[in-house]
Amino acid sequence: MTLTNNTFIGEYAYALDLKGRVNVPAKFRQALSKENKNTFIITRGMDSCVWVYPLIEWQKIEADLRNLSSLSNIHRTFVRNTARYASPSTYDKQGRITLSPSLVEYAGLEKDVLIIGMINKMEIWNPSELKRTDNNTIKIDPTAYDDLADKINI
Amino acid sequence: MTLTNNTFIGEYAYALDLKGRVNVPAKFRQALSKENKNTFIITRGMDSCVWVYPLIEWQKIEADLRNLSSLSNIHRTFVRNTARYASPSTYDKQGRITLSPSLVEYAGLEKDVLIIGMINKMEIWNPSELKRTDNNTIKIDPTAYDDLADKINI
DNA sequence: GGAAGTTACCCACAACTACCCACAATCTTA
DNA sequence: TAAGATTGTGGGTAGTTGTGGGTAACTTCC
Repeated sequence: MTLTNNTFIGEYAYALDLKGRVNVPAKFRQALSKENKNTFIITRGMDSCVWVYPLIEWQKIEADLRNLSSLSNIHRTFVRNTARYASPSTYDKQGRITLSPSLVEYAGLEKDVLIIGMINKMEIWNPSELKRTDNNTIKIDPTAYDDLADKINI
Repeated sequence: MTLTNNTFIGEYAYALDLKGRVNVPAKFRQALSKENKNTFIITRGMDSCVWVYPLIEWQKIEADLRNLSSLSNIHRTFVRNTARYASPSTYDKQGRITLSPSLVEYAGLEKDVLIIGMINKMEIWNPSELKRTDNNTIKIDPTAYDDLADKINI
């Protein structure tokens, strides 16, 4: 049973091995193989996690970045900070991607990791880090969800 | 694993040797070889860094410069300063380019350098210089930065 | 024209990465 | 329930990548 086109949902628990490899959920692999040439773009997430984009999704971001002229100081900085932590990767014959030591450190990943579908990308978390982030966010602004209510008809 | 067409992303740490040579990240080399005839245009960056364009990207800039009339003072100055520091270069059999002493001095490069993918070009930095520039820019105008992030929909 | 300095090309080696194989655990199907 | 297929995890190895240094060709300057 494969997923909708390039759409990631669900939660999966895997082990990060000593070489920095993590499994990509089988369901996600199938949704990716054709147009994306088995390629992901791996980068820092905005929380303490790793973001993994399928090539097609990343190319949308890339196209936007291309339109920012380096004559502008703030544009340069933005392009740099977006591009700098990203790197392409394919999964191996067993369906795993390799995370760089610097990404593992950034996200505070240990042996047990959680992969979460985020519709257009997936996230890789240290489970305890996720729990903390989650608690904090909702504590800061308990009514934040309410503002979304008229945008999303759940 | 090769990159998207002529697109540079990621961050790589290398050593500048006594002869002024730096490695070009293997991933960048592959994206370049065909249309670009292994040729780069190396020049001063707008921050304290070195910019390295693949030939194809540089030719786009050249085309734009051709359209700036020399009747305008500011145009003349801009064309002059863009053209004067640029020089072509190829990488050697081991994949390294040689930087001129004047560029090394301009960017304040020492032994450890950081190469950063900037979508249409790459930058060569002294890591401590980069940290300073980065902090300053975001401090100057944090909301402009957020506006960009919002527009690009990362 | 010859010496000194500079540049470009070549070789060598250490470190790392990607690829391959193996096997256990889980799921599917008959 | 048993057999086969798929999925998740570990480790070995060949090939690639990064770095240093040597030598020959080419410039520059007296």
